[in-house]
Amino acid sequence: MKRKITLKQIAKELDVSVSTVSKALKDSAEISVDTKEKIKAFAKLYNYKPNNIALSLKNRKTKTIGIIIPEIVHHFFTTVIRGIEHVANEKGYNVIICLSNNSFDKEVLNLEFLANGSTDGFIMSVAKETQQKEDYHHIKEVISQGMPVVMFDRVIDEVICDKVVISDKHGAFEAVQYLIDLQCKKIALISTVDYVSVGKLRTAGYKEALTTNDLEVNEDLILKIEDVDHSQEKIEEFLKGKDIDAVFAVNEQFAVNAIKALTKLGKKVPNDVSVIGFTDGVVSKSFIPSLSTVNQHGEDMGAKAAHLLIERLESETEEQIFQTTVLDTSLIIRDSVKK
Amino acid sequence: MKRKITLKQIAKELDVSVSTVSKALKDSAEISVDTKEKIKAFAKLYNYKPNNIALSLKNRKTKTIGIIIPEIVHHFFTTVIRGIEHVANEKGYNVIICLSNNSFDKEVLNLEFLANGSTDGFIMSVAKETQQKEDYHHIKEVISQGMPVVMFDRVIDEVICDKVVISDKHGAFEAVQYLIDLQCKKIALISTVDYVSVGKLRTAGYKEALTTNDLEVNEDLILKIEDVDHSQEKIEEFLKGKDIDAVFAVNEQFAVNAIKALTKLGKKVPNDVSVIGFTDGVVSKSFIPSLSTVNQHGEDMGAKAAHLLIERLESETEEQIFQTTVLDTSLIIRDSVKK
DNA sequence: TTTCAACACGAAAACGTTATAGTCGGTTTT
DNA sequence: AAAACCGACTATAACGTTTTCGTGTTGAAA
Repeated sequence: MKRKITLKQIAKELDVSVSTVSKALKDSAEISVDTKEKIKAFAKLYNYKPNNIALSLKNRKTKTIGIIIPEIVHHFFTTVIRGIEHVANEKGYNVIICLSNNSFDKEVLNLEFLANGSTDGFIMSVAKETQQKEDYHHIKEVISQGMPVVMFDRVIDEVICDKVVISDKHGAFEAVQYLIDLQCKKIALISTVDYVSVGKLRTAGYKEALTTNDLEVNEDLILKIEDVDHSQEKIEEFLKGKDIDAVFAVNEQFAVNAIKALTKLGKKVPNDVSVIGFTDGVVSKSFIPSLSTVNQHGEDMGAKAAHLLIERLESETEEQIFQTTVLDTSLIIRDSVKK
Repeated sequence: MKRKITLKQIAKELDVSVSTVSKALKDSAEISVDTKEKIKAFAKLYNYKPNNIALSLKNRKTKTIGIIIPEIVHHFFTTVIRGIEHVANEKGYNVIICLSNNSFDKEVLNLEFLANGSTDGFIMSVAKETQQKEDYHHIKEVISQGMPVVMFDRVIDEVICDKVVISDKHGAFEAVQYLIDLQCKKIALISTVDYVSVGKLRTAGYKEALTTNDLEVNEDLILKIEDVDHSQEKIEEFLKGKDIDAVFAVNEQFAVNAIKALTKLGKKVPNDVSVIGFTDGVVSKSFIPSLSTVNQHGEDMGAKAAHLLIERLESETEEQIFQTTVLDTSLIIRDSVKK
């Protein structure tokens, strides 16, 4: 088995110096045409490709960007990855993905790994556990060491870096406003616990929509779910006997579960109760009735994040001004709301 | 902004040599306790962490494994990634993911990138376009250069390496057999075009189940879909007026679309027609009726692939015997088949 | 006093590149 | 014919590590 060939081996084989080979392959004018051709032919024959690691070390840049996300089996995150990947590749960057599995410790490890030379910068959405602990020293640390970081979706205010978020609050507002415009008066909210930043924001949007329309915020109509795995039962229990005409859920799963629970309780969606979810995933389209949702445009988000990061990587100046890009959501109305 | 500190800087600062610093940090017996403590304290203060790139170059191993998949916004692949990631991390490896977007050219680029020093080996599922072209020289090339490769799901017989597949044919067989046991006689198949290896295998399983039970294979009951994006219309058209009592679909999407089409055509699932899909995704569980499927155990698949790869990476001997692991599927019966 | 370990450290090579700065024989310039 | 130049190379340093092989200074044994 032939091992990957190096410049040194080519040089030895052709009895020239390493520098000559390097230059010849870069088509340098310093090398005679004859020699260049000879070297190129030989290199091609042995399928020479420069070693990335060596290049990275030499150039002190890896042309690689890291992604740290809490979970990969998750439609939204994969769309973001796709967006990142797309623009990264376009700009000649590769992508390395690390999963925190929503664990703080793993996030710290990932960060350390990515920051120790493996990448030029990274894009991350913080783990749930991290948001709960409110411990962001690891992120601040790498930033202070000069590693550019872009946060998306679950961002942290106290960490100073570029950020890309959607207008969670406004997206929720619009959804609830839509329900109100349909004459819904008793709108339930199914949200996550407050330390998840996006859950909190969406809850705020819900409340604002109500108060703006002079509707009372009734805490009895608000459910905050901690444990996603048992959401179905929680939601059933919550909806039982509630007199409502609409449900706004902060994610797709909760919305689907709500519809199932409602159906079980003998209520028809959308005739008796309208339902709007958040995040447009695969289920939303397929579900019957198809789900109305607030679309987060994950791919755009990833693309924007990648642009921000690469721009920072390639700008000469050490710009200390950071920006937070807020992307609009859009409301996709399907069959789960009455017309 | 303090840049990442290096051994050299520490050495200079403490007025010792680089070797001393290196040894001290590794707690070498060669260095006096005093010096070691001094150096360690300093290193800790400046949060010294060795540079991965330099280590990779020196050790000629990156402790990184690559993954090349056709698509990331895809439940099955993400479960595989999760499985890979899990065992990789356990064994001290990191994971770098490249997407081919089902494009041959991009797959070639990914392969080149990963093979040029960035990873110690990789795990891949080939792009649709590659299977169509039947051009596998790029994969053979890297293998011949000594890069360990493990293929999963969409594997190529003529490429010699370790492989992990599920028993596609047998999984399909079991599903169809189940339908036959329910007294279904007119079972339609919704598959992909034949060059997609798994589609072909599942089709074979379908046919075998029929013939084993002395049922005739009726090509009129078989639909092969090329363009996934317009599958809904294709399926509707196909099912229109067909006299069938069951549908077996080779993926989740097709199964869901089939149910929708059937409903549209006035047939009840599961009372009039039973439906079984392939691949247990998010939609299967949520859908109403919930979908019976052949579960592919993606996470196990990823875990197995990672084990195979790492084992090869860490074995001294250049074992030339490759293995193909066949994982069992399991049939998950939910509401889309009559009881 | 000489010899020899033991100790504590440093120098240098190596991993694979690229860029800068030589080198050397030959040709042009004046 | 000496000075300058040019073409075609080579040597070397550098990126950040680790590791092997020194090496100079002790203190003790002979």
